[in-house]
Amino acid sequence: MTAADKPGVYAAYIVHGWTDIRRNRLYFAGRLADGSSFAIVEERFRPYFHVYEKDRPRWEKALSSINYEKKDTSFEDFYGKEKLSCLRFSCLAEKNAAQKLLEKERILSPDAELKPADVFLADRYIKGPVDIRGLPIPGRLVAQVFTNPEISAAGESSVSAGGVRGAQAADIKIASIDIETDTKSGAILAVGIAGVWAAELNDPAVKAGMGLVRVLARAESAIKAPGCGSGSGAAASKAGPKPQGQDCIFFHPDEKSLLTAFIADIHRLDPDVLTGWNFLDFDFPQLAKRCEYFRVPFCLGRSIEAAKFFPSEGNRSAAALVPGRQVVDSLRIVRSGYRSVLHDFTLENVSQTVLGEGKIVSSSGTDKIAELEKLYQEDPETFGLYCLKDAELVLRILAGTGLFRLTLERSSLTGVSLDKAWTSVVSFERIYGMELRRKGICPPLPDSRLNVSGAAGGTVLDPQPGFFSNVAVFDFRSLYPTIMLTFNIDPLSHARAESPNENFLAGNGCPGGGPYDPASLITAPNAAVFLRTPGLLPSLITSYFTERKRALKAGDGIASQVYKILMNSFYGVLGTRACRYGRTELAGAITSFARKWLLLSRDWFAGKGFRVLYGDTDSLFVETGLEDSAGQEDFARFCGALAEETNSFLAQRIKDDYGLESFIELRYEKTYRRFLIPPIRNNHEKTPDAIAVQPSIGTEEPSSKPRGRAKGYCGYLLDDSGGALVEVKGMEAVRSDVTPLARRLQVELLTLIFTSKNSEEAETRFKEKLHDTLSLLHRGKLDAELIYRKRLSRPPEAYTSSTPPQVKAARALGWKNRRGTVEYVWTLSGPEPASLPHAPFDYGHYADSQILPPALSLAAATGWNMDAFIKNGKIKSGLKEGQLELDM
DNA sequence: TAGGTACGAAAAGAGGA
DNA sequence: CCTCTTTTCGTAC
Repeated sequence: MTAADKPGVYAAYIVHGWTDIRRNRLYFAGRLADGSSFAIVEERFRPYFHVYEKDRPRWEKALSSINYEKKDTSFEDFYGKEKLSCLRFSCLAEKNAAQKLLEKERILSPDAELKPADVFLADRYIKGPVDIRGLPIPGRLVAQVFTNPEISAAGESSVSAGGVRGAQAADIKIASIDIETDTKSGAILAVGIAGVWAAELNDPAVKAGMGLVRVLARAESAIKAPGCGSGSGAAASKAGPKPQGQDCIFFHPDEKSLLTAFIADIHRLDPDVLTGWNFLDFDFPQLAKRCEYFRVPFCLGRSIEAAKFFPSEGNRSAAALVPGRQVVDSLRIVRSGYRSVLHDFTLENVSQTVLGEGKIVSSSGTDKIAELEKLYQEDPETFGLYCLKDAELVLRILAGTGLFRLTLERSSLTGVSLDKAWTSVVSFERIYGMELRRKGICPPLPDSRLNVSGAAGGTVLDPQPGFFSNVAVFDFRSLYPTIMLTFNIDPLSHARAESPNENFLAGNGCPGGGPYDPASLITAPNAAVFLRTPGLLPSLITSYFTERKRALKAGDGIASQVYKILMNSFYGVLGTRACRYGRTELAGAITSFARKWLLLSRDWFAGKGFRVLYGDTDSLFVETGLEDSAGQEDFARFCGALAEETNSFLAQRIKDDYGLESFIELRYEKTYRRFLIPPIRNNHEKTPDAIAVQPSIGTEEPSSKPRGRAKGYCGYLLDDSGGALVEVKGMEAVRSDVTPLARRLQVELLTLIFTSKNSEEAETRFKEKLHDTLSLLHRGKLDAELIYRKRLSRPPEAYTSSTPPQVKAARALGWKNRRGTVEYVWTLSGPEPASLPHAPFDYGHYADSQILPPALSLAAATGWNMDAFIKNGKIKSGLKEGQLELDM
């Protein structure tokens, strides 16, 4: 106990808040800046919510049995149309009862559904770090207990220093847990716990500060184990287990004593966060189940209440409630952060990829289970160490990826608990709701989200197929956030512009207090309207840009990342009905503005005589006309100036057309010394939108030219420092569902094209390589590169309208009610699982679908004649074994 | 861990000769 | 056998 037991101001980080309905209290728990854990008991809070004055006769009648007080309120309705009443209740139970009665009578409230603990924090604008003013006394399950202290958001009174607000207020403690079970009986054979302070995670060599493992002794050794007694159950656990060999291993004569000791471990360690790998879908429920079976109270938390498990249901995934702590599944965190990088999220694969180290037992599947069971029988100590190592590995993964700090930062920024920190909708509703509350405005009714669907998205410019040199790439920095900032795109600003009323005209409902002037609305290209008075979202974005700049300056990459990710999620949530602030008009306003400025910039470049080869949403690919003699600096100077000019042009237009200051910024990003856009493969004559808007400026090509492939291109990056210079987007080389052969071949062909001295040399080498590859394929020399990997988005039995190859393979493997990645090969009998004995490879299939199409589309871009590889005008090799007779 | 739309390609399936 | 549409996956932004 390090905190002084005297009244004062304590910096703290709140980890969890919850309610005790029976005793009518709110609890908050977490960690003080000095490292001791704390709990707050709040007995004075009186719950309240708002109802509509127009419904007054109805709610008065419905609540006749409820003890409540109607208070005058300055809170406004979201649309500024309705008058509200605030109902304040004597206790939490009354509030819940009132809420149920209103729901039964279908009487609406904009905020009755908010949790009391959240309302308490939101009223104080608390998102994690706080200052507590009060007198703490020592507690039983936490170091310090405050009763009815004053709580305020940290940094509310002092100037915020930016950066890691949560970690600044207090460090928090993480416990990583891993269990091993007997697959047949479900018995828990071992529990490993590795504990660490979050700040230590920044240390590249995280030492597993606190680590221990409890192992269930086998029947015969339990009798022999010294100090464990020969009896069973209570007697043995009372005698207390003794460590054997390693200090961190404890053997237990029975499962009950193991579980009891585990819970005592958690209380002794007193972590703020419980985590593990696949923790919520395996370890946690399993622990809950076994504790229930042995009637061991599952009290993992900082109160006497038991921890609870909520199994996954429908779309909702499994969740856990441990009073005073957070339960976070590290698998989910890593999956959310590395979805595009990794595909296999087993602990083994992730640790190999991220840390370059594996577990003790390296096999997988049924082999792994057998190996582990053998290990348990033969060498329980090593078995225990294996379990502990898995728990430690999870901590090291969190450290190595920086994802825990990122999660902690995000949680502190949004006020959303760690376990839900990565859900965009919850985060948005929390931060926006808090801003609204601070302005004295209630959120819109949850059903206002109904008509959200299908606003048009980003714009893709007509790609010009071909092979080019010295192509510069320009992109708009944070395009969607800067559009929201420039044009005041904001749910409230939109709602009130859409439905002006007397209140606004009186200057009453207009945030900022300015007079309402209908003539001054901002109208987006999709016809959505917005007030000019600065909205809540733009002001949030402004502060995030500022904080982000500060973080970058301080060299804090993770903090800057948090702001960027959060801002980028805003557009998405405004376009989904899952968010109560979502509106088609809002998402459409953003994308319609984006489209407008992208097209205008394209026209600006065209007007200057530059050919714009391609562009997607926020980027422009421009043929510069510079020679190969131009170096990095030449491009930076030339293109930087072009970007500046474009920005001035756009800013002037925005000023002229809207009377607004532009925050939109085009940047020169990079140059491709060589650049290639392949033609589309199966042209079904579907004209993309952007073509229709093609202006008269610039070179108008006859429409007979083949279309280029959108979202698929490659280039040879201009980079004096060397390195991997071939960049591929969208094409086979970067697709995980083509064969390794196709990926390798395409990269090699591209490298060859980009590095050859001239076109003739490139063409010769290209055709030789292609020919050689086909030859090797048919001679069976490339069999190791012919495995397809494809994910099943549903279990095999759920595919009814068609049976794609990956499903055939999965069925052949006997998959039932199982999703995941299937490996298969294409044989003369069709697709078959790669892991089973299969028919001979169908080389014709691989030539026709994995080698020739990707190669021929490159050749089409360079304009080479590939007739030698084409039969009957089709991409048909027609090559079977012994039929290799290509003339070149 | 209930953010969005746009796009291409392969294979299956449907329909016709 | 062919053409056309639908289903599915993975990707760009």
